[in-house]
Amino acid sequence: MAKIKDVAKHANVSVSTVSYVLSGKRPISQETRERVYESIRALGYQPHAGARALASKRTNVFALVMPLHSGVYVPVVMQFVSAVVTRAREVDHDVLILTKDEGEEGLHRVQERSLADAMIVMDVEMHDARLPFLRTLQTPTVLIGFPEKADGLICVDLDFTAAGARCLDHLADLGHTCVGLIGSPYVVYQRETGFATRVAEGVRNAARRRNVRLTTHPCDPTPEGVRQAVSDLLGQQPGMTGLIVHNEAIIEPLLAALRERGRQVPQDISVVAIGPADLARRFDLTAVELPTHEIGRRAVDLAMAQLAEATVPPATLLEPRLTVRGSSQPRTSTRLTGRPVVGAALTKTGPQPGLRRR
Amino acid sequence: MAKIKDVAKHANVSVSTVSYVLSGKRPISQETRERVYESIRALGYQPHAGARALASKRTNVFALVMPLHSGVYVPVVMQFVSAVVTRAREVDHDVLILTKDEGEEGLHRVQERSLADAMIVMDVEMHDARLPFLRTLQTPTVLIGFPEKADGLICVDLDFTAAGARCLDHLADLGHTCVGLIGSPYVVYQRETGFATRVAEGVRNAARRRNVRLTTHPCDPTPEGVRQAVSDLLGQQPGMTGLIVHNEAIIEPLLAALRERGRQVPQDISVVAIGPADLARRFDLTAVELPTHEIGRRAVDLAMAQLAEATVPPATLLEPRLTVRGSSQPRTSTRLTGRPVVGAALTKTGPQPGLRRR
DNA sequence: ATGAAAGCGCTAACAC
DNA sequence: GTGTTAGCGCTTTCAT
Repeated sequence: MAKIKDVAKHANVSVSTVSYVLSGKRPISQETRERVYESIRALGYQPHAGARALASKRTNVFALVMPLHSGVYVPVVMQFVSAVVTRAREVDHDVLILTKDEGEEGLHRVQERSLADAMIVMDVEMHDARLPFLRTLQTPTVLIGFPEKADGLICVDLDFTAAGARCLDHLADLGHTCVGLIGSPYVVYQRETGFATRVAEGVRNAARRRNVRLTTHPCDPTPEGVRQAVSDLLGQQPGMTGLIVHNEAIIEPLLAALRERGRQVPQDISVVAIGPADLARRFDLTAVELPTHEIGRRAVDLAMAQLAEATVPPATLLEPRLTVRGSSQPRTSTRLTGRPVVGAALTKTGPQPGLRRR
Repeated sequence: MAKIKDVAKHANVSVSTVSYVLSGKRPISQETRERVYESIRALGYQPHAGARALASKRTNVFALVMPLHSGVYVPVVMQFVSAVVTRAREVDHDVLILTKDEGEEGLHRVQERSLADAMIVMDVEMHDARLPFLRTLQTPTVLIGFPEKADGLICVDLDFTAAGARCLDHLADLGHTCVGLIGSPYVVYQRETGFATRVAEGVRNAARRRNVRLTTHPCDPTPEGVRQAVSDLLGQQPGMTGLIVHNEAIIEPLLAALRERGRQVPQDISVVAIGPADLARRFDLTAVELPTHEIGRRAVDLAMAQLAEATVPPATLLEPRLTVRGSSQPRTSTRLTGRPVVGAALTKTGPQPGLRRR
C-alpha cells in the first residue's frame, strides 16, 4: 500500500506538498500539482484514514442512526439511507450506521472514539427520549424529523403541517366539503412521531379555515385495520367525497377496500396521499411526495456546514409540493349518498394515455 | 476527551499497562487491572479510533455493501443489515455502509484507505461482475450469497437448492403429485441472482426424484403479474394441488388471486413459501424461512475468523428448516378438477386456536 | 508484572 | 511556492 512518502518521492516533492495538493489548503503551482496527481494515480495512493483522522481531527465519516423497530415503513428508511450515503460520497465522506436501539450509548461511543465527524439521526419523535442527550453532544448533529421542542438542535424535515394543509386545500379547491383523514397506526401516534401528529394538525386547521367537515382515523397496516377505518369514515360521513391518506403501508388495501364498498376513485371519492413518490406514481395518486432524497441531502449538507463552522439554520422545513394525478377531481353533483355517478365523469377521468405510470 | 495518558496518570500506571489491560494481550495483576478499569470509568475513556487504527492496523470496522436497486425486497435487506450490525456490535465492531452501485471503487477505497478490517458483500449474483475484483482484494471478505464459481471466496447463504427440494418433498410427502413453482420476477432470473436459480433447480430435481409433475413461472410483483402467473399455472395443470412460492413481494396478492379463482388454501391447494419468517407467520404459511439473522451473524463471524487467521470454510450453506403451518395439508380425495372439497377437511384444517399468528 | 519509547501515516505549523 | 518536522493517540517491541 502506497504511502504519502512514496508519492512524495515519486513526484520529487516533499510530503507536505502532497498533503497540500490533496487538501488544497495552500497554493501549489499548476506544474507540481499535476506531477503529484500523476504519481498518486500511478501508485494508486489513498490516504490512510486513521492517520488522517489522528492528525487532522477529521474522519470524513458520518454516523447515521437508523430505526429498525416495527411501525416504520422500511422502504422509506432505505430511501433516506440511500440519499445520505449518496450525498456523503459526493463530499468524500463515508457513512457508519448505528441502530436506533443502541440508544445514547452508540452516539456516545462514536463521539468519544472519534469515529465520525458528525451524526445524522433519523426517526426523531416529538418527545424523543434522546433529546437531552443530543443537546449535550459535542459532535455536530442533524436530526431528520422534528421534535416538539427543537431548541438547540438542527433539524430538517418535510413541513408536514403544511403538507396536511396542502392536501386539504387541494380537496377544498376541488369543491369537496366533507373529507376524511386516514393516518398512521395508532402506536405511531402514541409514540408521538412528529410527522403523524403534524399532518393531523395541518389538515385540521385547514379544514377549519376552509369550512370543510373532517373526520380522522388512525389505521393499522392490516387488511382488517383498513376495512375498519373505511367503515368508520364512510359510516360517520356517508357524504364524504375526499380522502387524505398518510400511511404508506396501506395505500393498496385502502384502494381495494374503497372499490369493495362501491366507491370509485376519483369519481365518487378523491384521494390525496402523503408519501414516497414511487408509491404515489404506482397508484396514480395525487400526492404530496415525501422528498426523502432532498431531506437526506440536506441533512448531509447541514452537517458539512456545521463542520465548516458556518452558521446553520436550526430548522429546515421543506415546503410540500403537491403533484396532481388521476386520483382527485372536482366534486361531482351528487350530494346525499355515495351512489356512484357514472358517465361523462368516468370517461373524462379514467386512466388516460400519457399518464405517468411506474 | 480523556486520553490513554490521562487514564495512566489517574491509575498510576504506564500507558502501556492501560493498553494491555484493554487488549488483554499480556497478563496484568488483578489489582492494577481493577484500578485501571476504575480510572477508565471515572474518566469516561474511550480509545481514539484513528490512533488505534494507525498503530494496530485494525479499525474495528466492517464494510457492508448493500444493494439498493429495484428487484430486491427491501425489508429483507434491512434484516440482513440489522443482523450484521447487531453481531458486529457484539464483537465490538462498527459497520460502514457502501452501496452496491459504488461498485469496485468503493471496495477499493475502503481497502486502500484502511477504512475497515473486512468486507461483507450482500446480493452476490451467479455471475457477479465484481467477482474477479473480489478475489484480488487483500482485505478479508465474506459474500452473502453464492456465485456460480465461488472458488477463492468465502460465502454464506441459505442452501436454496436444498430449500427448494425441502418444499417439494413436503408437498410430495403430503401426497401432492402436481405442483407449481412461482418464483422471482423475470428480471431476477436474467440477473441470475443465485437464490432464484438455485431454488428452481432444487425444486426441479426433487420433482423428478419424487415423480411429481411440475410447472414453473417467474412472477412480477404486480397484481397483473400475479394473476397472470396463477392463470398460467392453473391453466396448464388444472389438477394442481400444491404451490411453492419463492417471492416475498407477492405473497398477499397471490393468496388473494387463489381465493378469487375459488381455490381455498389449504383445502384445494397447499402452499409452501420460501421467505422471511415474519411474512410466513403473518399469513400462516408453511415455509422454509430465510434465516437472515443467522446469515448476517455468520457473515460477521466468518469475517472475524479470517481476521484471527483461522482457516475458515469457503462455503457455509445453512440447512433449510421447514416450519409447518396452516397452509399445507394432505392432498384430498378429488382428482380431476379443482372443485373444492368441503366438510371434514375444512373443519379440520381451518385456523385453529393455538395457531401462531403475528 | 510493568515501563519507556519507537513508530504507525498523516496534517499543519514553522521555516525559507 | 515548497520543504522540514513536531506532533496526533495509540500499540507494541524491547527492557527490566
